[in-house]
Amino acid sequence: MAGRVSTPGASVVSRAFALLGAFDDRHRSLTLSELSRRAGLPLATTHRLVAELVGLGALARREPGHYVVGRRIWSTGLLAPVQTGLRELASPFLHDIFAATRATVHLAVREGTEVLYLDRLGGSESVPIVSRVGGRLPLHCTGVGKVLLAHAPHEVVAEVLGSLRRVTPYTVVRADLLAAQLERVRRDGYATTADEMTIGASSVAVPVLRGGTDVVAALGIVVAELRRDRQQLVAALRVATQGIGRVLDESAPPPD
Amino acid sequence: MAGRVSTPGASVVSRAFALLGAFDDRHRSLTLSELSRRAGLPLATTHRLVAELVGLGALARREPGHYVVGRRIWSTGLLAPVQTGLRELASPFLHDIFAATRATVHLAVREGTEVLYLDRLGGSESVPIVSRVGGRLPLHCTGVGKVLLAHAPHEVVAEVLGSLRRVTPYTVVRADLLAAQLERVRRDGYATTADEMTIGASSVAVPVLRGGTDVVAALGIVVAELRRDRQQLVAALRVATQGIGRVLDESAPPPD
DNA sequence: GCTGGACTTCCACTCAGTGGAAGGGAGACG
DNA sequence: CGTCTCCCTTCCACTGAGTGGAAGTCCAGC
Repeated sequence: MAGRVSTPGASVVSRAFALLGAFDDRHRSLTLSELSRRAGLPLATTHRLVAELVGLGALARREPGHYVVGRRIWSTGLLAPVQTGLRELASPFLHDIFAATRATVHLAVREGTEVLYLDRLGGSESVPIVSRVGGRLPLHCTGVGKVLLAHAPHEVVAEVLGSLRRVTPYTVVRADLLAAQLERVRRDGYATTADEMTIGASSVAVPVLRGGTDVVAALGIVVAELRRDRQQLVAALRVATQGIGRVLDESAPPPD
Repeated sequence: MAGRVSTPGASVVSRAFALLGAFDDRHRSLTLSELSRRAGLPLATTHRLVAELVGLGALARREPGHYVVGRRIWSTGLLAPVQTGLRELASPFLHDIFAATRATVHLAVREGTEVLYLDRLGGSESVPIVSRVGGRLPLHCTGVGKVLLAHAPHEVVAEVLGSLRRVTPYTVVRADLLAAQLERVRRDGYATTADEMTIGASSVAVPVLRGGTDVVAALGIVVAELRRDRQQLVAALRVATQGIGRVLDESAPPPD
Protein backbone atom coordinates (compact mmCIF):
# COMPACT_ATOMS: atom_id res chain seq x y z
CA MET A 1 0.00 0.00 0.00
CA ALA A 2 1.11 3.49 -0.03
CA GLY A 3 0.03 6.93 -0.92
CA ARG A 4 -0.49 9.53 1.78
CA VAL A 5 -0.42 7.05 4.66
CA SER A 6 -1.58 8.64 7.90
CA THR A 7 -0.05 6.07 10.20
CA PRO A 8 2.98 4.46 8.55
CA GLY A 9 3.84 1.12 10.08
CA ALA A 10 0.26 -0.04 10.36
CA SER A 11 -0.26 -2.87 7.92
CA VAL A 12 -3.46 -3.61 6.05
CA VAL A 13 -3.97 -6.68 8.16
CA SER A 14 -3.64 -4.73 11.38
CA ARG A 15 -6.15 -2.21 10.05
CA ALA A 16 -8.56 -4.99 9.24
CA PHE A 17 -8.24 -6.36 12.76
CA ALA A 18 -8.60 -2.90 14.20
CA LEU A 19 -12.01 -2.90 12.54
CA LEU A 20 -12.90 -6.25 14.05
CA GLY A 21 -11.64 -4.98 17.38
CA ALA A 22 -14.03 -2.06 17.20
CA PHE A 23 -16.79 -4.43 18.20
CA ASP A 24 -17.27 -5.26 21.82
CA ASP A 25 -19.94 -6.31 24.22
CA ARG A 26 -21.64 -2.91 24.20
CA HIS A 27 -21.12 -2.38 20.48
CA ARG A 28 -22.21 -5.46 18.59
CA SER A 29 -23.59 -3.48 15.70
CA LEU A 30 -21.78 -0.49 14.24
CA THR A 31 -22.29 1.86 11.31
CA LEU A 32 -19.53 2.63 8.88
CA SER A 33 -18.64 5.92 10.51
CA GLU A 34 -18.72 4.41 13.98
CA LEU A 35 -16.34 1.73 12.76
CA SER A 36 -14.16 4.38 11.23
CA ARG A 37 -14.03 6.37 14.46
CA ARG A 38 -13.58 3.43 16.80
CA ALA A 39 -10.85 1.85 14.69
CA GLY A 40 -9.15 5.19 14.11
CA LEU A 41 -9.15 4.86 10.33
CA PRO A 42 -10.11 7.35 7.65
CA LEU A 43 -13.65 6.88 6.40
CA ALA A 44 -12.64 6.03 2.86
CA THR A 45 -10.23 3.37 4.05
CA THR A 46 -12.84 1.96 6.39
CA HIS A 47 -15.34 1.83 3.59
CA ARG A 48 -13.06 -0.17 1.34
CA LEU A 49 -11.85 -2.56 4.03
CA VAL A 50 -15.32 -3.16 5.40
CA ALA A 51 -16.57 -4.02 1.93
CA GLU A 52 -13.78 -6.55 1.61
CA LEU A 53 -14.41 -8.04 5.04
CA VAL A 54 -18.09 -8.40 4.22
CA GLY A 55 -17.09 -10.20 1.04
CA LEU A 56 -14.99 -12.59 3.08
CA GLY A 57 -17.74 -13.22 5.62
CA ALA A 58 -15.78 -11.67 8.45
CA LEU A 59 -18.36 -8.94 8.79
CA ALA A 60 -22.01 -8.92 7.80
CA ARG A 61 -24.31 -6.02 7.10
CA ARG A 62 -27.70 -6.23 8.67
CA GLU A 63 -30.09 -3.35 8.23
CA PRO A 64 -28.52 -1.05 5.67
CA GLY A 65 -25.59 0.67 7.25
CA HIS A 66 -25.26 -1.56 10.27
CA TYR A 67 -22.40 -4.00 10.42
CA VAL A 68 -21.98 -6.95 12.75
CA VAL A 69 -19.33 -9.62 13.24
CA GLY A 70 -19.74 -12.30 10.61
CA ARG A 71 -20.42 -15.98 10.98
CA ARG A 72 -17.03 -16.86 9.50
CA ILE A 73 -15.30 -15.32 12.48
CA TRP A 74 -17.70 -17.08 14.78
CA SER A 75 -17.13 -20.50 13.29
CA THR A 76 -13.37 -20.06 13.00
CA GLY A 77 -13.28 -18.88 16.60
CA LEU A 78 -14.89 -22.12 17.71
CA LEU A 79 -11.74 -23.89 16.51
CA ALA A 80 -9.58 -22.00 19.01
CA PRO A 81 -8.02 -24.20 21.64
CA VAL A 82 -9.72 -22.33 24.49
CA GLN A 83 -12.98 -23.72 23.30
CA THR A 84 -11.88 -27.34 23.37
CA GLY A 85 -8.95 -27.25 25.74
CA LEU A 86 -9.06 -25.67 29.15
CA ARG A 87 -12.64 -24.56 28.89
CA GLU A 88 -14.17 -27.92 28.08
CA LEU A 89 -11.98 -29.75 30.47
CA ALA A 90 -12.76 -27.41 33.35
CA SER A 91 -16.47 -27.27 32.64
CA PRO A 92 -17.58 -30.14 34.90
CA PHE A 93 -15.68 -28.62 37.80
CA LEU A 94 -17.36 -25.27 37.30
CA HIS A 95 -20.70 -27.01 37.35
CA ASP A 96 -19.80 -28.68 40.63
CA ILE A 97 -19.03 -25.34 42.22
CA PHE A 98 -22.11 -23.75 40.80
CA ALA A 99 -24.28 -26.59 42.06
CA ALA A 100 -22.78 -26.25 45.52
CA THR A 101 -22.94 -22.46 45.82
CA ARG A 102 -25.52 -21.20 43.29
CA ALA A 103 -23.25 -18.21 42.77
CA THR A 104 -21.65 -16.99 39.56
CA VAL A 105 -18.51 -18.96 38.72
CA HIS A 106 -15.77 -17.68 36.41
CA LEU A 107 -12.89 -19.28 34.58
CA ALA A 108 -10.45 -16.72 33.22
CA VAL A 109 -6.96 -16.30 31.81
CA ARG A 110 -4.73 -13.28 31.46
CA GLU A 111 -4.45 -11.79 27.99
CA GLY A 112 -1.93 -8.97 27.99
CA THR A 113 -3.07 -6.54 30.66
CA GLU A 114 -6.64 -7.76 30.83
CA VAL A 115 -8.67 -10.67 32.11
CA LEU A 116 -10.25 -12.79 29.40
CA TYR A 117 -13.26 -14.75 30.60
CA LEU A 118 -13.23 -18.27 29.20
CA ASP A 119 -16.38 -19.45 30.85
CA ARG A 120 -19.04 -18.27 33.18
CA LEU A 121 -21.81 -20.05 34.96
CA GLY A 122 -24.50 -18.22 36.78
CA GLY A 123 -28.21 -18.39 37.16
CA SER A 124 -30.39 -15.37 36.57
CA GLU A 125 -30.85 -15.14 40.33
CA SER A 126 -27.12 -14.58 40.84
CA VAL A 127 -25.57 -11.23 41.54
CA PRO A 128 -25.66 -9.04 38.41
CA ILE A 129 -22.26 -9.04 36.77
CA VAL A 130 -20.64 -7.30 33.87
CA SER A 131 -18.49 -10.23 32.77
CA ARG A 132 -19.31 -12.25 29.68
CA VAL A 133 -17.80 -15.32 28.10
CA GLY A 134 -15.19 -14.03 25.66
CA GLY A 135 -15.26 -10.62 27.32
CA ARG A 136 -12.35 -8.71 28.80
CA LEU A 137 -12.08 -6.70 32.01
CA PRO A 138 -9.26 -4.93 33.86
CA LEU A 139 -6.93 -7.09 35.93
CA HIS A 140 -6.82 -4.88 39.02
CA CYS A 141 -10.44 -4.88 40.12
CA THR A 142 -11.63 -8.44 39.64
CA GLY A 143 -10.90 -11.47 41.78
CA VAL A 144 -9.61 -13.63 38.95
CA GLY A 145 -7.70 -10.61 37.64
CA LYS A 146 -5.80 -10.12 40.90
CA VAL A 147 -4.84 -13.80 40.96
CA LEU A 148 -3.58 -13.63 37.38
CA LEU A 149 -1.77 -10.35 38.01
CA ALA A 150 -0.11 -11.72 41.13
CA HIS A 151 1.49 -14.40 38.96
CA ALA A 152 2.17 -12.29 35.88
CA PRO A 153 5.64 -11.25 34.63
CA HIS A 154 7.14 -8.10 36.14
CA GLU A 155 6.67 -5.97 33.07
CA VAL A 156 2.95 -6.73 32.98
CA VAL A 157 2.58 -5.89 36.67
CA ALA A 158 4.50 -2.68 36.14
CA GLU A 159 2.34 -1.66 33.23
CA VAL A 160 -0.89 -2.38 35.09
CA LEU A 161 0.23 -0.66 38.29
CA GLY A 162 1.18 2.33 36.20
CA SER A 163 -2.38 3.07 35.14
CA LEU A 164 -5.02 1.93 37.60
CA ARG A 165 -8.40 3.08 36.37
CA ARG A 166 -11.09 3.79 38.93
CA VAL A 167 -14.26 1.82 38.21
CA THR A 168 -16.18 2.25 41.45
CA PRO A 169 -15.43 4.35 44.55
CA TYR A 170 -13.97 1.17 46.06
CA THR A 171 -11.59 0.29 43.25
CA VAL A 172 -8.01 0.07 44.49
CA VAL A 173 -6.13 2.66 42.45
CA ARG A 174 -3.05 3.17 44.63
CA ALA A 175 -0.20 1.14 43.20
CA ASP A 176 1.44 0.48 46.57
CA LEU A 177 -1.79 -0.84 48.09
CA LEU A 178 -2.42 -3.12 45.16
CA ALA A 179 1.18 -4.37 45.19
CA ALA A 180 0.73 -5.30 48.85
CA GLN A 181 -2.49 -7.11 47.99
CA LEU A 182 -0.73 -9.06 45.24
CA GLU A 183 1.95 -10.07 47.73
CA ARG A 184 -0.79 -11.39 50.00
CA VAL A 185 -2.41 -13.22 47.08
CA ARG A 186 0.84 -15.04 46.41
CA ARG A 187 1.25 -15.88 50.09
CA ASP A 188 -2.33 -16.97 50.84
CA GLY A 189 -3.11 -18.50 47.47
CA TYR A 190 -6.33 -16.61 46.92
CA ALA A 191 -7.55 -13.10 46.05
CA THR A 192 -10.66 -11.18 47.01
CA THR A 193 -12.48 -8.07 45.87
CA ALA A 194 -15.32 -6.10 47.42
CA ASP A 195 -17.36 -3.65 45.36
CA GLU A 196 -14.26 -2.86 43.30
CA MET A 197 -15.75 -3.66 39.89
CA THR A 198 -19.48 -3.60 40.62
CA ILE A 199 -21.18 -2.20 43.67
CA GLY A 200 -22.84 -5.06 45.52
CA ALA A 201 -20.54 -7.75 44.21
CA SER A 202 -17.63 -9.36 46.02
CA SER A 203 -15.45 -12.14 44.78
CA VAL A 204 -12.90 -14.75 45.72
CA ALA A 205 -10.55 -16.40 43.26
CA VAL A 206 -7.74 -18.95 43.25
CA PRO A 207 -5.12 -19.92 40.67
CA VAL A 208 -5.38 -22.98 38.43
CA LEU A 209 -1.99 -24.66 38.39
CA ARG A 210 -0.42 -26.87 35.81
CA GLY A 211 2.41 -29.11 36.86
CA GLY A 212 1.96 -27.71 40.37
CA THR A 213 3.63 -24.42 39.56
CA ASP A 214 2.49 -22.72 36.34
CA VAL A 215 -0.52 -20.46 36.81
CA VAL A 216 -2.47 -21.08 33.62
CA ALA A 217 -5.84 -19.66 34.65
CA ALA A 218 -7.90 -18.47 37.57
CA LEU A 219 -11.14 -19.74 38.99
CA GLY A 220 -13.37 -17.32 40.82
CA ILE A 221 -16.74 -16.93 42.35
CA VAL A 222 -18.87 -13.82 42.78
CA VAL A 223 -21.29 -13.31 45.65
CA ALA A 224 -23.18 -10.40 47.14
CA GLU A 225 -21.05 -10.36 50.26
CA LEU A 226 -18.16 -12.44 51.50
CA ARG A 227 -18.39 -12.41 55.31
CA ARG A 228 -17.23 -15.62 56.86
CA ASP A 229 -18.09 -17.84 53.88
CA ARG A 230 -14.71 -16.86 52.55
CA GLN A 231 -12.75 -19.83 53.80
CA GLN A 232 -15.43 -22.25 52.66
CA LEU A 233 -15.53 -20.74 49.20
CA VAL A 234 -11.75 -20.84 48.95
CA ALA A 235 -11.83 -24.49 49.97
CA ALA A 236 -14.46 -25.30 47.34
CA LEU A 237 -12.49 -23.46 44.66
CA ARG A 238 -9.31 -25.29 45.64
CA VAL A 239 -10.98 -28.67 45.32
CA ALA A 240 -12.03 -27.69 41.80
CA THR A 241 -8.65 -26.29 40.74
CA GLN A 242 -6.89 -29.38 42.04
CA GLY A 243 -9.23 -31.46 39.91
CA ILE A 244 -8.63 -29.25 36.87
CA GLY A 245 -4.89 -29.30 37.47
CA ARG A 246 -4.88 -33.07 37.65
CA VAL A 247 -6.76 -33.43 34.37
CA LEU A 248 -4.47 -30.83 32.79
CA ASP A 249 -1.35 -32.72 33.82
CA GLU A 250 -2.78 -35.94 32.47
CA SER A 251 -3.72 -34.51 29.11
CA ALA A 252 -0.45 -32.66 28.53
CA PRO A 253 2.87 -32.68 30.37
CA PRO A 254 3.54 -29.81 32.83
CA PRO A 255 5.34 -27.10 30.82
CA ASP A 256 3.83 -25.64 27.72
CA MET B 1 1.51 -4.88 -2.34
CA ALA B 2 3.43 -5.72 -5.35
CA GLY B 3 6.52 -7.35 -6.63
CA ARG B 4 6.24 -10.68 -8.38
CA VAL B 5 2.68 -11.38 -7.30
CA SER B 6 1.64 -14.94 -8.04
CA THR B 7 -2.08 -14.35 -7.85
CA PRO B 8 -2.90 -10.75 -8.72
CA GLY B 9 -6.28 -9.71 -7.43
CA ALA B 10 -5.89 -11.39 -4.08
CA SER B 11 -5.58 -8.73 -1.42
CA VAL B 12 -3.49 -9.02 1.72
CA VAL B 13 -6.65 -9.25 3.76
CA SER B 14 -8.00 -12.11 1.68
CA ARG B 15 -4.65 -13.90 2.07
CA ALA B 16 -4.81 -13.42 5.82
CA PHE B 17 -8.29 -14.92 5.90
CA ALA B 18 -7.19 -17.74 3.64
CA LEU B 19 -4.77 -18.62 6.41
CA LEU B 20 -7.51 -18.55 9.02
CA GLY B 21 -9.66 -20.62 6.69
CA ALA B 22 -6.95 -23.27 6.53
CA PHE B 23 -8.09 -24.41 9.96
CA ASP B 24 -11.05 -26.70 10.24
CA ASP B 25 -12.45 -29.32 12.48
CA ARG B 26 -9.88 -31.89 11.48
CA HIS B 27 -7.02 -29.39 11.37
CA ARG B 28 -7.02 -27.34 14.54
CA SER B 29 -3.27 -27.16 14.73
CA LEU B 30 -1.09 -26.55 11.69
CA THR B 31 2.59 -26.03 10.99
CA LEU B 32 3.82 -23.16 8.88
CA SER B 33 4.22 -25.28 5.77
CA GLU B 34 0.83 -26.91 6.23
CA LEU B 35 -0.69 -23.46 6.49
CA SER B 36 1.20 -22.43 3.40
CA ARG B 37 -0.05 -25.43 1.41
CA ARG B 38 -3.62 -25.33 2.65
CA ALA B 39 -3.97 -21.61 2.06
CA GLY B 40 -2.22 -21.81 -1.30
CA LEU B 41 0.35 -19.16 -0.42
CA PRO B 42 4.13 -19.10 -0.90
CA LEU B 43 6.00 -20.12 2.21
CA ALA B 44 7.75 -16.79 2.63
CA THR B 45 4.46 -14.92 2.42
CA THR B 46 2.85 -17.31 4.86
CA HIS B 47 5.71 -16.85 7.26
CA ARG B 48 5.37 -13.09 7.27
CA LEU B 49 1.59 -13.05 7.51
CA VAL B 50 1.47 -15.68 10.21
CA ALA B 51 3.95 -13.69 12.29
CA GLU B 52 1.71 -10.67 11.95
CA LEU B 53 -1.43 -12.61 12.83
CA VAL B 54 0.26 -14.03 15.90
CA GLY B 55 1.18 -10.50 16.91
CA LEU B 56 -2.45 -9.49 16.58
CA GLY B 57 -3.69 -12.46 18.59
CA ALA B 58 -5.56 -13.95 15.64
CA LEU B 59 -3.29 -16.97 15.70
CA ALA B 60 -1.25 -18.44 18.50
CA ARG B 61 1.79 -20.66 18.39
CA ARG B 62 1.71 -23.61 20.72
CA GLU B 63 4.57 -26.06 20.65
CA PRO B 64 7.22 -24.56 18.41
CA GLY B 65 6.01 -24.69 14.86
CA HIS B 66 2.39 -25.45 15.60
CA TYR B 67 -0.15 -22.73 15.10
CA VAL B 68 -3.73 -22.62 16.33
CA VAL B 69 -6.58 -20.15 16.06
CA GLY B 70 -6.09 -17.38 18.60
CA ARG B 71 -8.26 -16.26 21.44
CA ARG B 72 -8.87 -12.92 19.80
CA ILE B 73 -10.79 -14.60 17.01
CA TRP B 74 -12.64 -16.67 19.54
CA SER B 75 -13.73 -13.74 21.65
CA THR B 76 -14.61 -11.58 18.66
CA GLY B 77 -16.61 -14.45 17.20
CA LEU B 78 -18.72 -14.58 20.33
CA LEU B 79 -19.98 -11.11 19.39
CA ALA B 80 -21.48 -12.41 16.15
CA PRO B 81 -25.25 -12.18 16.00
CA VAL B 82 -25.64 -15.94 15.55
CA GLN B 83 -24.42 -16.38 19.06
CA THR B 84 -26.96 -14.05 20.61
CA GLY B 85 -29.69 -13.97 18.00
CA LEU B 86 -31.23 -17.04 16.49
CA ARG B 87 -29.13 -19.45 18.43
CA GLU B 88 -29.94 -18.16 21.90
CA LEU B 89 -33.56 -17.60 21.07
CA ALA B 90 -34.04 -21.08 19.65
CA SER B 91 -32.12 -22.79 22.41
CA PRO B 92 -35.06 -23.54 24.76
CA PHE B 93 -36.99 -25.10 21.87
CA LEU B 94 -34.07 -27.35 21.01
CA HIS B 95 -33.94 -28.44 24.61
CA ASP B 96 -37.64 -29.29 24.51
CA ILE B 97 -37.14 -31.52 21.50
CA PHE B 98 -34.09 -33.12 22.95
CA ALA B 99 -35.89 -33.84 26.21
CA ALA B 100 -38.78 -35.40 24.32
CA THR B 101 -36.74 -37.52 21.92
CA ARG B 102 -33.22 -37.94 23.43
CA ALA B 103 -31.93 -37.75 19.87
CA THR B 104 -29.41 -35.32 18.42
CA VAL B 105 -31.04 -32.00 17.51
CA HIS B 106 -29.57 -29.53 15.02
CA LEU B 107 -30.17 -25.90 14.23
CA ALA B 108 -28.54 -24.85 10.98
CA VAL B 109 -28.47 -22.12 8.35
CA ARG B 110 -27.25 -22.07 4.79
CA GLU B 111 -23.95 -20.35 4.16
CA GLY B 112 -23.21 -20.31 0.46
CA THR B 113 -23.36 -23.89 -0.74
CA GLU B 114 -22.92 -25.45 2.68
CA VAL B 115 -24.83 -26.03 5.89
CA LEU B 116 -23.51 -24.12 8.88
CA TYR B 117 -24.46 -25.69 12.19
CA LEU B 118 -25.49 -23.04 14.69
CA ASP B 119 -26.29 -25.36 17.53
CA ARG B 120 -26.38 -28.99 18.34
CA LEU B 121 -27.74 -30.88 21.27
CA GLY B 122 -27.11 -34.52 21.78
CA GLY B 123 -26.17 -36.80 24.61
CA SER B 124 -23.25 -39.14 24.38
CA GLU B 125 -25.70 -41.98 23.88
CA SER B 126 -27.06 -40.44 20.67
CA VAL B 127 -26.14 -41.65 17.21
CA PRO B 128 -22.53 -40.71 16.37
CA ILE B 129 -22.50 -37.70 14.11
CA VAL B 130 -19.94 -35.67 12.26
CA SER B 131 -21.59 -32.30 12.75
CA ARG B 132 -20.19 -29.75 15.17
CA VAL B 133 -21.35 -26.35 16.31
CA GLY B 134 -19.72 -23.89 13.95
CA GLY B 135 -18.96 -26.68 11.49
CA ARG B 136 -19.97 -26.92 7.85
CA LEU B 137 -21.25 -29.86 5.83
CA PRO B 138 -22.59 -30.32 2.28
CA LEU B 139 -26.19 -29.32 1.64
CA HIS B 140 -27.20 -32.35 -0.38
CA CYS B 141 -26.72 -35.15 2.12
CA THR B 142 -28.02 -33.79 5.39
CA GLY B 143 -31.61 -33.31 6.50
CA VAL B 144 -31.24 -29.66 7.41
CA GLY B 145 -29.22 -29.18 4.25
CA LYS B 146 -31.98 -30.46 1.99
CA VAL B 147 -34.50 -28.17 3.66
CA LEU B 148 -32.23 -25.17 3.20
CA LEU B 149 -31.42 -26.15 -0.37
CA ALA B 150 -35.08 -26.59 -1.23
CA HIS B 151 -35.62 -22.95 -0.31
CA ALA B 152 -32.38 -21.54 -1.68
CA PRO B 153 -32.08 -19.22 -4.71
CA HIS B 154 -31.89 -20.91 -8.13
CA GLU B 155 -28.22 -20.19 -8.69
CA VAL B 156 -27.30 -21.89 -5.42
CA VAL B 157 -29.39 -24.94 -6.30
CA ALA B 158 -27.82 -25.06 -9.74
CA GLU B 159 -24.31 -24.87 -8.32
CA VAL B 160 -24.97 -27.60 -5.77
CA LEU B 161 -26.71 -29.91 -8.23
CA GLY B 162 -23.77 -29.43 -10.56
CA SER B 163 -21.30 -31.13 -8.22
CA LEU B 164 -22.83 -33.72 -5.94
CA ARG B 165 -20.09 -35.39 -3.99
CA ARG B 166 -20.61 -38.96 -2.87
CA VAL B 167 -20.11 -39.35 0.88
CA THR B 168 -21.57 -42.80 1.49
CA PRO B 169 -22.90 -45.43 -0.93
CA TYR B 170 -26.36 -44.04 -0.18
CA THR B 171 -25.63 -40.40 -0.90
CA VAL B 172 -27.93 -39.06 -3.61
CA VAL B 173 -25.60 -37.92 -6.36
CA ARG B 174 -27.97 -37.84 -9.32
CA ALA B 175 -29.13 -34.28 -9.90
CA ASP B 176 -32.56 -35.24 -11.22
CA LEU B 177 -33.30 -37.45 -8.20
CA LEU B 178 -32.23 -34.76 -5.78
CA ALA B 179 -34.26 -32.12 -7.63
CA ALA B 180 -37.33 -34.33 -7.28
CA GLN B 181 -36.62 -34.72 -3.58
CA LEU B 182 -36.34 -30.97 -3.16
CA GLU B 183 -39.69 -30.57 -4.87
CA ARG B 184 -41.16 -33.00 -2.36
CA VAL B 185 -39.52 -31.12 0.51
CA ARG B 186 -41.22 -27.91 -0.61
CA ARG B 187 -44.56 -29.68 -0.96
CA ASP B 188 -44.47 -31.69 2.28
CA GLY B 189 -42.63 -29.18 4.40
CA TYR B 190 -39.99 -31.58 5.62
CA ALA B 191 -36.89 -33.42 4.39
CA THR B 192 -35.37 -36.77 5.28
CA THR B 193 -32.09 -38.57 4.78
CA ALA B 194 -31.08 -42.18 5.36
CA ASP B 195 -27.42 -43.18 5.59
CA GLU B 196 -26.55 -40.41 3.12
CA MET B 197 -23.98 -38.64 5.29
CA THR B 198 -23.17 -41.28 7.89
CA ILE B 199 -24.01 -44.95 7.74
CA GLY B 200 -26.43 -45.74 10.52
CA ALA B 201 -27.84 -42.24 10.80
CA SER B 202 -31.13 -40.99 9.42
CA SER B 203 -32.60 -37.56 9.81
CA VAL B 204 -35.72 -35.46 9.48
CA ALA B 205 -35.68 -31.69 9.23
CA VAL B 206 -38.15 -28.83 8.80
CA PRO B 207 -37.74 -25.16 7.93
CA VAL B 208 -37.79 -22.34 10.48
CA LEU B 209 -39.91 -19.55 9.07
CA ARG B 210 -39.85 -15.88 9.77
CA GLY B 211 -42.93 -13.88 8.95
CA GLY B 212 -44.53 -17.11 7.81
CA THR B 213 -42.62 -17.22 4.53
CA ASP B 214 -38.87 -16.59 4.80
CA VAL B 215 -36.85 -19.72 5.50
CA VAL B 216 -34.19 -18.43 7.85
CA ALA B 217 -32.92 -21.73 9.26
CA ALA B 218 -33.66 -25.42 9.53
CA LEU B 219 -34.29 -27.58 12.54
CA GLY B 220 -33.45 -31.26 12.30
CA ILE B 221 -33.13 -34.39 14.29
CA VAL B 222 -30.90 -37.39 13.77
CA VAL B 223 -31.89 -40.92 14.76
CA ALA B 224 -30.62 -44.41 14.04
CA GLU B 225 -33.62 -45.25 11.91
CA LEU B 226 -36.77 -43.40 10.95
CA ARG B 227 -39.50 -46.09 10.46
CA ARG B 228 -42.91 -44.87 11.43
CA ASP B 229 -41.68 -42.31 14.02
CA ARG B 230 -41.31 -39.99 11.11
CA GLN B 231 -44.63 -38.20 11.41
CA GLN B 232 -44.28 -37.83 15.14
CA LEU B 233 -40.83 -36.37 14.78
CA VAL B 234 -42.03 -33.97 12.10
CA ALA B 235 -44.86 -32.90 14.37
CA ALA B 236 -42.47 -32.31 17.26
CA LEU B 237 -40.14 -30.30 15.04
CA ARG B 238 -43.04 -28.21 13.73
CA VAL B 239 -44.17 -27.32 17.22
CA ALA B 240 -40.67 -26.09 17.92
CA THR B 241 -40.25 -24.14 14.68
CA GLN B 242 -43.59 -22.48 15.19
CA GLY B 243 -42.42 -21.42 18.61
CA ILE B 244 -39.14 -20.14 17.23
CA GLY B 245 -40.94 -18.35 14.39
CA ARG B 246 -43.25 -16.62 16.82
CA VAL B 247 -40.39 -15.37 18.97
CA LEU B 248 -38.53 -14.28 15.83
CA ASP B 249 -41.47 -12.25 14.59
CA GLU B 250 -41.88 -10.61 17.98
CA SER B 251 -38.23 -9.63 18.29
CA ALA B 252 -37.91 -8.28 14.75
CA PRO B 253 -40.48 -7.59 12.04
CA PRO B 254 -40.83 -10.20 9.23
CA PRO B 255 -38.46 -9.09 6.50
CA ASP B 256 -34.78 -8.63 7.19
C1' DG C 1 -34.49 24.54 0.66
C1' DC C 2 -30.83 24.50 3.61
C1' DT C 3 -27.81 22.39 6.87
C1' DG C 4 -25.49 18.45 8.88
C1' DG C 5 -24.35 13.78 9.02
C1' DA C 6 -23.54 9.44 6.85
C1' DC C 7 -22.24 6.93 2.92
C1' DT C 8 -19.96 6.25 -1.74
C1' DT C 9 -16.79 7.03 -5.59
C1' DC C 10 -12.58 8.77 -7.70
C1' DC C 11 -7.81 8.81 -8.57
C1' DA C 12 -2.73 10.37 -8.32
C1' DC C 13 0.78 8.89 -5.34
C1' DT C 14 3.99 5.67 -3.24
C1' DC C 15 5.54 2.39 0.20
C1' DA C 16 3.86 -1.95 2.13
C1' DG C 17 3.74 -6.32 0.48
C1' DT C 18 5.63 -9.83 -2.49
C1' DG C 19 8.06 -14.27 -3.27
C1' DG C 20 12.32 -16.39 -5.35
C1' DA C 21 16.51 -17.54 -3.55
C1' DA C 22 19.68 -18.65 -0.19
C1' DG C 23 20.87 -19.84 4.53
C1' DG C 24 20.31 -22.58 8.96
C1' DG C 25 18.88 -26.55 11.70
C1' DA C 26 17.01 -31.04 12.93
C1' DG C 27 16.20 -35.70 11.88
C1' DA C 28 16.55 -40.03 8.87
C1' DC C 29 19.09 -43.08 6.10
C1' DG C 30 22.95 -45.68 4.34
C1' DC D 1 29.74 -38.80 9.11
C1' DG D 2 28.36 -37.24 4.80
C1' DT D 3 24.11 -36.71 2.18
C1' DC D 4 19.32 -36.13 1.63
C1' DT D 5 15.03 -34.23 2.98
C1' DC D 6 11.93 -31.35 5.10
C1' DC D 7 10.92 -27.46 7.68
C1' DC D 8 11.65 -22.78 9.15
C1' DT D 9 13.78 -18.11 8.76
C1' DT D 10 15.91 -14.09 6.57
C1' DC D 11 17.02 -11.08 2.71
C1' DC D 12 15.97 -7.73 -0.72
C1' DA D 13 14.86 -5.55 -5.50
C1' DC D 14 10.60 -4.69 -7.61
C1' DT D 15 6.01 -2.79 -8.22
C1' DG D 16 0.84 -2.58 -8.10
C1' DA D 17 -2.25 -2.84 -4.13
C1' DG D 18 -3.61 0.15 -0.83
C1' DT D 19 -4.12 4.92 0.68
C1' DG D 20 -6.98 8.93 1.98
C1' DG D 21 -8.19 13.86 0.66
C1' DA D 22 -11.61 15.68 -1.95
C1' DA D 23 -15.79 15.86 -4.26
C1' DG D 24 -20.34 13.89 -5.02
C1' DT D 25 -24.79 11.63 -3.42
C1' DC D 26 -28.49 10.72 -0.36
C1' DC D 27 -31.54 11.47 3.37
C1' DA D 28 -33.60 13.38 7.64
C1' DG D 29 -34.55 17.30 10.42
C1' DC D 30 -35.61 21.98 10.99
